[in-house]
Amino acid sequence: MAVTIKDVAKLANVAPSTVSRVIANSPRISQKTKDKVREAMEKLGYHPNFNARSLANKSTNTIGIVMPSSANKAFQNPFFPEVIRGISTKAHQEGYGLYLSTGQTEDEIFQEVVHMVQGGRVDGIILLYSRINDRIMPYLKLHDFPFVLIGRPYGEQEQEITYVNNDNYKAAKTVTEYLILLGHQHIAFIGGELDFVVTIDHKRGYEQALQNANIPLKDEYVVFHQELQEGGQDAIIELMSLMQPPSALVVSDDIMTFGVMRMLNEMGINVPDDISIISFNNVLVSEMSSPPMSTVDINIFGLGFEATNLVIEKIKQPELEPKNVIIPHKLVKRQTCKKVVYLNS
Amino acid sequence: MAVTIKDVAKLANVAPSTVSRVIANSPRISQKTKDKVREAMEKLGYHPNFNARSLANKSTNTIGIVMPSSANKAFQNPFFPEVIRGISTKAHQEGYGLYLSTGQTEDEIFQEVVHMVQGGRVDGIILLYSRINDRIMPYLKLHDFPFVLIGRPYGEQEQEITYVNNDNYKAAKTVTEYLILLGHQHIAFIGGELDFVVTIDHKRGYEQALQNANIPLKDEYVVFHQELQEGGQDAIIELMSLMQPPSALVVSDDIMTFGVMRMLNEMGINVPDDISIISFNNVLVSEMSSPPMSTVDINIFGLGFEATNLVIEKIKQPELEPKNVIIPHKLVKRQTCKKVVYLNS
DNA sequence: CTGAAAGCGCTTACAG
DNA sequence: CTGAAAGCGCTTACAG
Repeated sequence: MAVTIKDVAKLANVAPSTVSRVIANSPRISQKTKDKVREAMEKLGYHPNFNARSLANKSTNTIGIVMPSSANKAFQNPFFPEVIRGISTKAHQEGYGLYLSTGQTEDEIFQEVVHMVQGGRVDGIILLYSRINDRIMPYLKLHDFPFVLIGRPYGEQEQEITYVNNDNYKAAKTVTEYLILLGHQHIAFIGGELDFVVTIDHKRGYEQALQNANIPLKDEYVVFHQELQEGGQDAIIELMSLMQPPSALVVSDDIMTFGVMRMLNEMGINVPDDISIISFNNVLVSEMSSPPMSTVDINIFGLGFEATNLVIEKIKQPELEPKNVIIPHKLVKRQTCKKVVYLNS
Repeated sequence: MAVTIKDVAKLANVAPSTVSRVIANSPRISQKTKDKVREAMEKLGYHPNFNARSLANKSTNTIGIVMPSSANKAFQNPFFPEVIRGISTKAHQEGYGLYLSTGQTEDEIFQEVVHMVQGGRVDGIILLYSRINDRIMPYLKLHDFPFVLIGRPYGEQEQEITYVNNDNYKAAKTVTEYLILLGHQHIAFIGGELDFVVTIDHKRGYEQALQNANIPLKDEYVVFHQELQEGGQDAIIELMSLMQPPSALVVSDDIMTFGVMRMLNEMGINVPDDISIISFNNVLVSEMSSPPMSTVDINIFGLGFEATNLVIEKIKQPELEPKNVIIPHKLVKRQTCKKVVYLNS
């Protein structure tokens, strides 16, 4: 029913193999034949069958995107659409299609990855997150399958894996130092889920800055919650209930910060007069908080774009050594940070 | 290199066709043989090749998602991740995969659709938007390809197309009536881009409500901008510059409303004391505006979920008559609407 | 209940 | 520069 290479061949009076070569624009075919074949293709409205090509070629020209759980609330974090926007842009430039994971649980997602890899459904994979004790990365390594991680791999394997990341440690250290320079002594850290590597890196940076400034670390100033508004709300309730509530916050994620600020507002605590906040990601809506939040722009689009660049490279040249790319971040100062004034100073 | 059906057949001492039948769990195969074959599959770590299956089956078990332009700024509207979350959930339940369009321009997207359809890359398509004079829908109809539209088809063809939509006309009418009941006489409408059908429906509902209340329509009270913060900002500047600025706004999209509110804030105009606002969509961050915005919840997740349900139905039973599903909306009252008090009343 | 064979629509050495 | 043939890894009438 659908028109195939054979139909074209018949009409153009050549062999099917010749049509195939014309499609591939082989230099070994004469211009005259090419013209003739192309005309026939045009006339019949021929379009190559993707599955047949993939089967013969053993390649699909598509990239699999693995999300923590697209059906989960976490997908609502604007980080994901933005990183996909970056991936999409580069993929489209290079003629690659995008296949999306849909699993909800860790196990379902793992099974999907197996399907993608062993079923030959995609040529390469981009992992949109990095968590500790993840089964997927070891699996992909074992099968020598081209993949790129967005984030930092956890553990000793760091050099063996191609990844794109920000210097989250340094970013967290810098913003904490910034708060210290503003005079803050009681700085708390609100992290995302603790099994995300980015959370760990933020925490380390935060702690290092305090240590360097000889500010004692306090366990109760370090809390972890889900990267959602609810998480932020829970976190700030916890912190403001302390005997000595913090005067400044480092928050791992902008959406959490929304939750934090909302709750603070309900409590009648003013930002930045009573408490300073600095956050991470600079998602599109960040500047819409009131007051607009200061946050670290991690160039989410760039993370996706560069990751795609790297998988495609890896797909085309599997022997390539692993590469690590660090996307620069920058502090976007808005209106949630203020110099602290101690009344008794 | 990869283990195939033949390897399994050899190990299990059966014919490849038998292995194939075991995979399909055909009732015509004895339990004993099934066990034997499954054991062999297990032992070899067999995994069916997706492309070979698709080629033989002429079906891919994947759904194509067509976005206005994933690489465009518009994708940053939280509507899209949320609708994809709905699609993803249902697709996963039914064992379908997701393939994403990546084109930027209308032309590129059209070409991608042709690839998906003629290349046999997907079994069905979900269109995430409905605009007038769209080439894609006629193309899909022409090829009798299973697809579902999220939104309302424009023009006479309404009955011939399967779609999922809200009653946007009614919703807009209701919220306008609500503002009228609050005493507002100067109500403006900020719509999205005018070639989106939803914009047209909103506008009609808005106008109808005014007419019913004998409030004269004013052209200068109806403006259209892109569904982004910038659009909202431009719109409100336009409206507040009028001789008689509005005392209430109906805004097509929450993200625009963020832009509107931000600009209003800069102008020192208070919401809701000086101006009331009611918006559409209720995306996740909507309640994070200050004050939290009143908006119409259109159940974005449900739109995606139901659309997926319908495409899969259509894929399985192509002869099915077109269906239209209306997802109920509901007004979420928060704090951007207030009864107007005319000083000279 | 199972097997041999043809076919899905391409690609690509191999010959010429 | 072009063709005939085998092959990619499945599925599915057709026989038995």
